[in-house]
Amino acid sequence: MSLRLSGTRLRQLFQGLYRAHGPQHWWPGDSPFEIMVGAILTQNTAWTNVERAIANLMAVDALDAERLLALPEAQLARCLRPSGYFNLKARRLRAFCRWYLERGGQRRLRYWPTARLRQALLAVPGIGPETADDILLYAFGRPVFVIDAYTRRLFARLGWIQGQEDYETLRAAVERALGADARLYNEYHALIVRHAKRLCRTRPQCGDCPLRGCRARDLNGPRTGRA
DNA sequence: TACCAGGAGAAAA
DNA sequence: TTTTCTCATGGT
Repeated sequence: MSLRLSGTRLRQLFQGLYRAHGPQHWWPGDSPFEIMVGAILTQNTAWTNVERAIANLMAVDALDAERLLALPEAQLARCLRPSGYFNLKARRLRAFCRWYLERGGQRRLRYWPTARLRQALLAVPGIGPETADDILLYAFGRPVFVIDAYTRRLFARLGWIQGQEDYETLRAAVERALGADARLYNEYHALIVRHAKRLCRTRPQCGDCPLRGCRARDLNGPRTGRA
């Protein structure tokens, strides 16, 4: 089945989500570095657990690349415990901080072209395509559309994709259909997550789902493909 | 008790 | 190349 991701369909969906949920003001975080940390910590983890881990980092004044890297790995892991996979995420965060500092942090990286920055992020151990795109979009303001599990399920339920397509195929198709628009991508991804987490959990029957044919209650069902 | 959450990477088939 | 397994806490 070919992809049915036209600009018209995608924009209609966005408008429906925006009418239902309003502006989301994403990403939750006070600085680009906090956004990057959150993007790594939220891998396969509920955001409420990530918030606890970030609060622990704040409590030891480690929400900064140099100070975070200065923490012993065992102490860092203890801070990250609420977010799950804490040993793994401690290693990933440290690897990311080393990469970030070696390249001059936000001060220098902000001038890197998007393609180069994306390729470099993907070379950091523990940063896959979704995490890299979260960072590019929300910490660097680059026009990169994030394909997460919710997005994949929603598009599959709408019959626009099968759900098994690889990440790059979907990202390229959405970006081609919508055109490069970081503000739109920012709000779009946030609205999809909001829709899946709030509407579908609090109203499992989804009787008033604003999206025609969405069957959004299924958004929290089994995964339809690799995220 | 069992399942799931804003993934990624290594190991096995 | 594709599929399966591992990492782990907290909420429902």
